[in-house]
Amino acid sequence: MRQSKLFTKTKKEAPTDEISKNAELLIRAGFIHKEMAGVYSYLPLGLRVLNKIENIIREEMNMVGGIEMRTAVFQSKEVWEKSNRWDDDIVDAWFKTKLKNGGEVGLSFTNEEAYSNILKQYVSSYKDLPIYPYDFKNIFRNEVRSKSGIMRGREFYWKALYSFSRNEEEHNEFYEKMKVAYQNIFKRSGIGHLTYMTFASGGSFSKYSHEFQTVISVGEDTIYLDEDSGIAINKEVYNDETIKGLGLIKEKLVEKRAVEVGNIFSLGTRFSEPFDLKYKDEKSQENLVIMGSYGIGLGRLMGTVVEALADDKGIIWPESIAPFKVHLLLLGDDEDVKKEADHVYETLTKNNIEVLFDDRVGLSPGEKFADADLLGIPYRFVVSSRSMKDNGVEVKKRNEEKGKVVSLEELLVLLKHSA
RNA sequence: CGGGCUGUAGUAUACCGGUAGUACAAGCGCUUUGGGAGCGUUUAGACUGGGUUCGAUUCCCAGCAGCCCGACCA
Repeated sequence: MRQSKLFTKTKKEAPTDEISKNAELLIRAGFIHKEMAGVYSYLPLGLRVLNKIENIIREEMNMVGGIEMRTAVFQSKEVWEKSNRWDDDIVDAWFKTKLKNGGEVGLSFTNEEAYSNILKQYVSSYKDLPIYPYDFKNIFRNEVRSKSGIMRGREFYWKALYSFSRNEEEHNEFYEKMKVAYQNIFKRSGIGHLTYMTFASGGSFSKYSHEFQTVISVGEDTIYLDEDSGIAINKEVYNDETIKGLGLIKEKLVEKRAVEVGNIFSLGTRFSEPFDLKYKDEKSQENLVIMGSYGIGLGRLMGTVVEALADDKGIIWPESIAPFKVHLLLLGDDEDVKKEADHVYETLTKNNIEVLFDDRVGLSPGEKFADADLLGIPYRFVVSSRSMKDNGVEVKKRNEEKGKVVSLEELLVLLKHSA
C-alpha cells in the first residue's frame, strides 16, 4: 500500500481523554478512531492487525475441530427467557431496543443462548456429537464504566467457541486441547512469554475456570504467579486451599498485574437444561449435552500486545500480526531515488511481501523515521541517495538501533526465511 | 452503580466579567532533505439550555459528553 493513499495520519500528541498507552499509541498512529467512550472504529491499519489476529485464532480453532459460523447480533426475548438471562435485574449489561411492531430485541452480550437454541434444531443423536461451533462477532455490553482504551469497550469484537459434548470425559478431553490451542494463539501473537494460564473461579460446574493472563503493569487483574511452573492463581480464588490443591508453595508465588486475554470454562448443563438440549445415546436414553465456553477478545488482545511490547518511540508489532511486514521509506525527491524506491516496492509486492511504501513527498527524513517508529512495522527499508551509493537498500528492524545496506536480492531471501 | 475531576480551532493548550492568544495539523509561496526543518501567509474555536449582569467563554444551575478511583466484567 502506498502511504500517500493511506488517509490516516499520525499525530504528535494524543488526545488528553485517553490515558492508557494502548489507546494513545493506536490513536496517534492512526490504527483506531474513538467514536465514544468504549467504542472504537478500526481504521485501515488497525483492521489489518485485527484480521491477522483473527486468522491466527481461526487456524487454531479449526485445528482442534472448530466449525466457524456467525450468530445474529439481534437476540429474541423468548430465547433468553429460557435461561433466565433476559431480565435487566439479572443481566445489567444488556443493550435492548424496540422493533416497530412493538417487540423487543437484545444485542448479543454473549452467545450461549444463541448456540443452545440453534443446536436444539440439529442435535438429537449421540452421532451428532461432539461439535465445536464458533464465531467472530461484535458483542455489545452496556458497561457502566468502560476504560483502558480498547481493553474494555461497550462494543467489542470477539471469538467465542462453544463445545457440545456427550459426557464429562469427552468434554474434558476437548477442554485440555483448548488450553494448548490458546497457548498457541498467544505465543503466535507475540505475548506467549508474558501470558500464563491462571486458575479462576469456576461457577457451579467445575472447580476452576482457566484464564489466560498477560502480565503487564497496567493490567486490571491481580494474579499470583509461580514462575517455575508458569501457573498462576487469580486473586478471586487465591487462598490456602487453592494453593495446596494445585501443589504450589505460597512463598514462591509472586503478585502481578495482568490482563485477561482469554478464558475457557466448563458450563456443564447450565444451558443445555433450560434449552432441553439432549441427545439419545446407543440405548435410546436421553442425556443432557455437556457444554464449554471459550472466548477471546480480539481488540483487547491487540491492545495488550501494544501495551506489552511498545517502547517510548511507538508500537512494536510482532511479525505475525503486524499490519505490514515491511515499511519502505523513500527519502528525498531525487528522480533516480524515486525510481529505485518504486522498483523496490514493486519487486516486494510481486513477491507477495506486504509492504507499506512511504512515498509521501516533502516530508523530512526525521518525520518519516518518527512515523515508522510509531507505526511499528517490523522491517524498515530505506531507499535514499545514500543507500543507492552503497548499491542496496538499508534495512533495520524496528527493535534494532542500526541498519545495514543489503542488496534487494538478499532482502528477498531474508524475508522469505523470516516468514 | 457510589465517589472525584474536566468540557476553548482537527489536536494540545493560554488568558480573561469587556475585541479569545499560541503551538502542531491543514492550504498557499519560497527555501530545506538521514531523526518530527525554516521564513512568510491563509483557514479554523468557547458542549447545550437557562439564570445573574449594562455585558458571560469566564460566575451560578440543569442537561449532555469525556476521564479517573472503587464495585462489576472478555
